[in-house]
Amino acid sequence: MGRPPPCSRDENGLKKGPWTPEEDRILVDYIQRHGHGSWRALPKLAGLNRCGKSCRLRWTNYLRPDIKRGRFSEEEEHTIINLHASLGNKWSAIATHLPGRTDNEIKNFWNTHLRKKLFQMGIDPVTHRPRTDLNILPNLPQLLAAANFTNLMMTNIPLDAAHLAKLQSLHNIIQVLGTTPTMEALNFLAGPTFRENHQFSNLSLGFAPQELTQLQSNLLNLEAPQQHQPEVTEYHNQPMEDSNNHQFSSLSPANIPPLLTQSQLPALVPASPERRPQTENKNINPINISNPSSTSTTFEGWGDLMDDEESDSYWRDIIRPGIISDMALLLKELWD
DNA sequence: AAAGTACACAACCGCCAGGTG
DNA sequence: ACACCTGGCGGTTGTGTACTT
Repeated sequence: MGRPPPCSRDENGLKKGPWTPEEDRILVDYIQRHGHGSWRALPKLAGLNRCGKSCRLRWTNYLRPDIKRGRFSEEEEHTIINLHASLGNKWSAIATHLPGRTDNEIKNFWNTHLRKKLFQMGIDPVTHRPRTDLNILPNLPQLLAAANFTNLMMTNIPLDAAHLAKLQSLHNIIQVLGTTPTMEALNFLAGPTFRENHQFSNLSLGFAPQELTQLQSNLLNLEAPQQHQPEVTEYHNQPMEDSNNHQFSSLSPANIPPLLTQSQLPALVPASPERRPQTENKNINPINISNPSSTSTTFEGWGDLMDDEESDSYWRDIIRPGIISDMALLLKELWD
């Protein structure tokens, strides 16, 4: 039997919950005069009806004089994202790079802001790589309609980084379809079995035949070798919260940021000396696109996944617009 | 104006590693 | 070798506030 944790060991009236200004004053007074010494002994010596652990947390996370309060700056934000990419949830390690910020504060900021932000940008907040999962699919019709590849390639449409990340994710999916014997997969996805099993509606993506032709040629252009293959961080490290702050104000074919192939995808965050090794690139793509025989398994797997998912409604929400089937139909036409 | 909901953040919990007797 | 203490860490919960219906 393990020993009960210090704070619950003696429940004889020790106060929990929010600290009062008076308690704060007592704690700060005591530590300024005597130092904290043994945290366990401190509350009794200082005259606080708290456990030592509670006092330590209050001091380190809130009362310490060197704590910087207020909003995180853009620079701090980028630092956290970069460090998280290399260190993971090592909040205390991350905090050492941000003077005046506590691990708790950084952790909260990550959980409430940054994780959500990355997610919405089509970046997996755990792996820091473009999401190739299906969660981006609900936005694809809008994305396709709004971006309308034809226009995207032929005109100057300002795109922000979030759109670019989504486009890259879409491109990743397209590539999975395009680099394998696609017809089997597409037939499966577009076929009546898949549709009926998942109650898909027919939803036109609204491409005219000539647009499809143009789209096909534009997609093929995307496959062409790029002169410049920047680190993806060149986009992600830019300020993103301001949708008017377009990183690529003029997207001519010459300056369209390259959409990387699955096998070429670099780490989202450039490797610093202490960062994760290149070998982790094997994790980039959960789908083994180098193995043609994996195709049908992959797409049948999607169906399985949807059936197996704990939250049925979760997948239904994602699939409701019939996006996969419509994408498959679209891509069938493109690759026919 | 009241009720419900979402969000941000402070605080707590449980576990672990290192130190000590 | 063992039991215990202590501080630290990451995950989770609770609470206050802002916003929406």
